[in-house]
Amino acid sequence: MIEKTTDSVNFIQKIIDEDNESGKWDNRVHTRFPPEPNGYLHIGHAKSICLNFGIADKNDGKCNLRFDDTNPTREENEYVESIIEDVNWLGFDWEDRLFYASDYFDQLFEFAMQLIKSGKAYVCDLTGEEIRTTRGNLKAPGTESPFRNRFIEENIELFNQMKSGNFENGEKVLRAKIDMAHPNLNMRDPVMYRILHASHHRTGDEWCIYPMYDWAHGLEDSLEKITHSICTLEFEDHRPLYDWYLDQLDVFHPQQIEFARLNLNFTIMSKRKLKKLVDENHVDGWDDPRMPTISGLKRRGYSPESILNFAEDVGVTKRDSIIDVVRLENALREDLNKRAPRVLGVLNPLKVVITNYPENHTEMMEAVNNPEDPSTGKREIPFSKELYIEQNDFMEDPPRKFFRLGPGREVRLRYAYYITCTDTIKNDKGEVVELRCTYDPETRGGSSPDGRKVKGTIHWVSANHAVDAHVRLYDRLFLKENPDDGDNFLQYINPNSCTLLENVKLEPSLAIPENITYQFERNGYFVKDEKDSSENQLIFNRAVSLRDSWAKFLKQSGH
RNA sequence: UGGGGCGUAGUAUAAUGGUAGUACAUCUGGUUUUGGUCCAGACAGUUGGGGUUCGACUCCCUACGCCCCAGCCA
Repeated sequence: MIEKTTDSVNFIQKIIDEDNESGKWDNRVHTRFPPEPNGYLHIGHAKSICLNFGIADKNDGKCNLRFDDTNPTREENEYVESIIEDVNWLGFDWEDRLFYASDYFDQLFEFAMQLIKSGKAYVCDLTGEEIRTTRGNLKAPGTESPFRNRFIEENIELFNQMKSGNFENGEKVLRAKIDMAHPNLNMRDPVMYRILHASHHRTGDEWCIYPMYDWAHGLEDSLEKITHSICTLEFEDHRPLYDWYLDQLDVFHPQQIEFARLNLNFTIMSKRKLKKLVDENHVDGWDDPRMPTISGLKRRGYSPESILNFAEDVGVTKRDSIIDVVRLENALREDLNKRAPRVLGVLNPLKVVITNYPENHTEMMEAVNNPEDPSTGKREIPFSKELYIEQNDFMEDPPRKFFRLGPGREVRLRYAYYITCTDTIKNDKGEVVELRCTYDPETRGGSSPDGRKVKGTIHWVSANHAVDAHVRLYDRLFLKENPDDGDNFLQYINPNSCTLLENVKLEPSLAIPENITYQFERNGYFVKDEKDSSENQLIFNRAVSLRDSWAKFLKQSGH
């Protein structure tokens, strides 16, 4: 048997290894995470954050947090704050390196002047429409702007006037003079600056011209001495332009590397569409627990560790792919299985009266806090004559293989006694609303001296001691595997993506829950909703259910 | 049919010329006071066609498929 230690590294790490070998960057690794503050961060950003900060960590390097705030019409401070909070929550540290593209506006302007002076940029009076039509198309080359050969002095004068606010939005732009017949459309005299009389969340009304992404981004990287500028695949076509700008100015020249963004099935990842869900109230806000946002996952009960593990697990390549959202859920289960305290909670209560148990008597049952981690110790749960069990742990006419409670059947109450169902009480509609059971006093703690076996173990809560709560059961937000494909993603919204249970009974230790995710035994993982819970109303969100092979069996056998 | 990328089990991801491996999913079985966890096993793959080579996922040619690009968005 050969023990394999497959320390396989992704293609970006391979590039870094090669760079370190050749001494390309003097063995320096410096990355950056450059979000635009125009929305909340989602799980796709988490992949990028883990990649950029992770690769810096692994290589003893640094990673900057930089806001790419070059478009005041879309950006807001609320987003800046949420992004800082989310990256922090994930556990990454940019130390004193929090930057903004807007910090560089002066330098960017000077660099542009430099390009103008070397005859590599010009002020163009064409309208947006005209620029589009003269750009040509995928097959045909573009045609040169009539303003392309303005004198340098005139360009300088005009560009200064653009900055001074002498023109209306759209009246003029600054363009790079490259090649209108270039096979790469991005190289056909791209716009560097546009006029935007808009107030910026950081620079206010100081500027009315704003740099375009391609012009700004490489210079931001350059000024920060970034070595590896990691971005997503759609920027591959922009790399020649990224390189062109830096070459013209002869400044520090980072290497742009592109990787495939994260896609999840049954999920949308576009910020624009997520914003639509929020704006049109299809969800409860950016941090709705059904949202794939970092803040939503947090509110749902996800741990940062599980997200980090997930990001590591899915890897980094250049292939477009769609990851099964089940893997995200599994990453959570794996983390929480190790760490979540176990508690008993009944989601859909069915009353049980133990007929041979004394009235007004309570005894404390010892329960293990986490079988995966004995160091977390034990706790005591009150037991008494009247209990609640889960409705679906009882069946009047149980099928084969059902080893829970039924008429005449015996089951074990977790950490308590064996009970046998002796009678059922029904309402007018014939539904079972209460059970009468007997208990075997010899089975305290859950095992019998005579060694007889019971197949089923079910959870319970003492009726008089129970804590009342609401629980929200979440399901996927979209019914379609790829909601993005097709006309309108809104039509694929799952109408049952959130189920509210208003009569949940919890063990007393949950009266004042900690801000952690618990395992409700045999049910799943739940966290208190800090936002919606109030002093007299406790609300828990279900992060994810436990794997349930019984439910799977039922489903496969057609209920 | 311009340019740029990508094709390995169902889904992802390794293997840089030398036994196609891993995870998740699926299916079997075992353990279990959570139908959880854990353990064991099974199923299943190099887009097609040529070529180079003792040997090809890997190199070459060719065909096919998929993704991205015609914002004064990022």
